[in-house]
Amino acid sequence: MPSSTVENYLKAIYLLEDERGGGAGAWISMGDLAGRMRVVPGTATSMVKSLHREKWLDYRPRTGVALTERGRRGALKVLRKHRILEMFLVRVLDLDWTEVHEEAELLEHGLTDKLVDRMDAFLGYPEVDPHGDPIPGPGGAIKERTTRTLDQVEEGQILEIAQILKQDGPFLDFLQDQGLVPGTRLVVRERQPLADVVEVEISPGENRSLGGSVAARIRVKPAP
Amino acid sequence: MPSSTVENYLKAIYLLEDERGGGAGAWISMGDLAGRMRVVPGTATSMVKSLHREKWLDYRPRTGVALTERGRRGALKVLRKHRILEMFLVRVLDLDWTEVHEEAELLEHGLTDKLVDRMDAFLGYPEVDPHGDPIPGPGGAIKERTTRTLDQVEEGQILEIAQILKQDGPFLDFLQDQGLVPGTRLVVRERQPLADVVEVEISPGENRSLGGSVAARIRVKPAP
DNA sequence: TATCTAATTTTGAGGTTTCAAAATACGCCC
DNA sequence: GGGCGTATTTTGAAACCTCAAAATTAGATA
Repeated sequence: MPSSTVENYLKAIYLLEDERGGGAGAWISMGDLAGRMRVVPGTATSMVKSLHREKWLDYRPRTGVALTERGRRGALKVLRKHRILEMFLVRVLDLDWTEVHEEAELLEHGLTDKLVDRMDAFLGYPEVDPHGDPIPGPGGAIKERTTRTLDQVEEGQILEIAQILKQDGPFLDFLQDQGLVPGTRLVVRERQPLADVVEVEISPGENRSLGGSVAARIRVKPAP
Repeated sequence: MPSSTVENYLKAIYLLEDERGGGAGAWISMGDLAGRMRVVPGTATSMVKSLHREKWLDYRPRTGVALTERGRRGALKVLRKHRILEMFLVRVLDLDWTEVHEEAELLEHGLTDKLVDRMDAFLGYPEVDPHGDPIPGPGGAIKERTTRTLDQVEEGQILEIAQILKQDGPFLDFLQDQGLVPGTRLVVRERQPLADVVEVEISPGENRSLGGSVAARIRVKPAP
């Protein structure tokens, strides 16, 4: 049984790999891992060595790490717990979608497999959590993404926000305040690559300007 | 913020004091504490010293420990989380009352105050958990017991099971199997102090014989 | 090629929680 | 009061996770 620290490292590495586009050759650097885990680099190195010993990941000194199949399964198990918890907190206890990430972070390590499965059934087997993140199945199966980030779509199409790729509370509060939440319909009105700005219309006459770094954290799909 | 280990020690000491009748002069011995925490005695001693340093408890070498007011508050906070979780798991996720203790044990340390309060409201502010244990209020207030243990009531009265003073899975399964669960009506038919046996009738003609140690773990109140 | 820089690894250390086993103290019995 | 048995405490060690700071390495620069 991995400790919660181990679970958190696996999760962090999985998500970093995922953000990198997931290609198999994507080694995660110690610096990035340490940054994500909020520890000093030396801590990441020594922790990674121990994770390597237990075969959670491959480790190439001075290059980085990549999860093994075992590590991937471990990460997906935690992610499943995390995302089902988020869904549960929003749907059952009526928490705001902007605040559930932190609560789920605390609870996920104490949740047994049996209990997640119950919650999953109770919720009717949702496919995504309140941020639009896909929920892995009991065996770790996870849906491939078909969405694109808001900085990569052409102008004119009618789109719907599918996923927010960031769990930062204040950032999510800001988005909610701007009316940019999962499910929101929008049209890209103007892209200004040189200014690194995208302008979207969320209702007739209501426009929002977003910088590239923000647009890259919003995934959209064609509106149904 | 106390670690989960600290929380578990506080809880164990509180419950041991409670079982002792709660008199202020009831010092808990290292042996009993170590037994309850399933650690060797030396571990209890060194842990207790550190809890003493942080003012969770009073410690008299070779005598034992007693919670300070601060320690008591800490213990009641955990107990509140534990018992509300149990209630929630039974009522919302339909787990069996005999199996929720272990799950709550794992989840309680990650539950924030905010979330317990939400769950409490969602449940309609229950006074007792599925085992009949009283649920401390947000400020730590806890109802005094008015019930008696089954080995101490006179024959003849119509009673109702109010509380089971043990969280052991197999034991609870046994009780459930015997039809002895919180809420069950019964009448004490015969007490045989010398044989250390109590005989109760749970429905016309349906009797159960219980040894003193088991009867002492079942609290009853007059049936309404 | 020599040097500089930035990232990484190593080293030494500390906090928390645990164990095994040796040392010590307490209360009881004679 | 001396000795005995049991409970408790002490000691030394280990696992896990972390930091600070020094040493090393790879790669870029000159």
